[in-house]
Amino acid sequence: MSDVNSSSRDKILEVAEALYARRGFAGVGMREVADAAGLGKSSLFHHFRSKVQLYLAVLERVLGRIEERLQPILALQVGAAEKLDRWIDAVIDELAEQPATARMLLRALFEEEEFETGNWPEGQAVDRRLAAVLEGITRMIAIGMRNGELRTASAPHVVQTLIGATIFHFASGEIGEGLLGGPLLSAEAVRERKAETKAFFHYGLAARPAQSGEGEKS
Amino acid sequence: MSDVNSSSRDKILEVAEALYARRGFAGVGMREVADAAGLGKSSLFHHFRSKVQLYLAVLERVLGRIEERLQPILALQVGAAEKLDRWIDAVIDELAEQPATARMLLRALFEEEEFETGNWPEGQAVDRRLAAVLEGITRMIAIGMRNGELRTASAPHVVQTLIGATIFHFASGEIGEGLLGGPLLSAEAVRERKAETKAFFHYGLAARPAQSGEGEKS
DNA sequence: CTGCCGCCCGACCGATCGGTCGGAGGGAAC
DNA sequence: GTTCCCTCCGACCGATCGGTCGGGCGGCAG
Repeated sequence: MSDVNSSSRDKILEVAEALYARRGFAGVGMREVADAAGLGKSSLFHHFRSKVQLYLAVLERVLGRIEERLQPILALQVGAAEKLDRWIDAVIDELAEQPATARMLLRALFEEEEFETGNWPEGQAVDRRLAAVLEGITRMIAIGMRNGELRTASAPHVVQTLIGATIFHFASGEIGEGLLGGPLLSAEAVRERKAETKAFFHYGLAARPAQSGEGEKS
Repeated sequence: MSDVNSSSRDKILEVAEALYARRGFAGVGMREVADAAGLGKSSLFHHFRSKVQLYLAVLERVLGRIEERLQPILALQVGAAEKLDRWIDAVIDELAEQPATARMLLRALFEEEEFETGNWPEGQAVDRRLAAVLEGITRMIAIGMRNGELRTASAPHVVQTLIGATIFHFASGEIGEGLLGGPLLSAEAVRERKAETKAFFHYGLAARPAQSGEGEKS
């Protein structure tokens, strides 16, 4: 524990992130992680007390990177629409630079694992970071709606749509590439996704003069 | 095999769908499925040759229900915007009525399983159904753009956003409920999600007078 | 030098994994 | 009755699972 930069520990987190992203917690064994990290299986348990703890550590690292991207944007002294644009750019940059991030985030957002996050200290940290990010974005959008900069809608619903538009796209892998007819992560594809997403939310949330509601029925 | 309505087979598919939706292919054992279906483990292998085949059968059933909802809508003699609205209603109805569907679909769309779908006949059927649904929606949107009914954008990117807005929302489970501050599947919440989604795509894709293009290339 | 400590490993543990096998039970055909 | 087939099951298989244990190795303090 004397060496904070323990390179083995980082290596484990790195390869585990890639593996868990692809096949999930249950789909990846400790032996597979150890082999990918160039270590014996026993060595993993020297750095992480259990498989659950390793998985949660990976998840926390992913969420930490997202949180670091979000905080400076929320602190900017600009309008909500501008913040939203910058946030879309920032999160897409992160998802494109770290290809495992999107799938890990998606798993964290929808999967029901066989363990309870609340029972582990690392799990509570994960929950806290996730809540912080979601609340930050929701508040940012809600403020933009309240002061008339954005069309009035349900902020949580917009956040759900935003998550889908960003995270799911970069998690969709082969299916997404089949749909687009090309790679997801090329510089051009990333640029295009940013533009499409920003344009869509721009139009979808643009403030409008009061009008009779259009196209709403069950 | 003489009984097409084999109730045991349906029961297995039903409970397996719920279990796989929650914890994925690797996270659910055959014993757990058997117990939930009220059968011995050996009996599962009488109805399905292997675990992979069972999983693919579940997936195909889910995709089949979606495809059945989509086809009559594509055949309607109405505009693309109207078709899009009806499709949003239909798919959200399906996701709300069958709570396991969203998560199974999401898994099919982003997960890399430890088997290759191409090696099993059922896997090829899954791939075919998935491709049919995606192509149907993409074409519907592309046509609406080509004839000026919808704003010009990248149809595949819109489809990705549409998937995120519908499937992810109903797959998000506890996180989504925390964000909304209430249940995801109540009649009121479902109605609200339909309205929000339709409004968002309405505004996001509304045809506009020619203008200096924003976020369109290639 | 000796002793300690962080890091790593091979061998091993009980449990569970997917899957097989031989046979029990029961309804329909004869 | 007998035979056949469909459905189901308990017992069993080798492999792999997460996790433990004791010890080897190398650097650093005394």
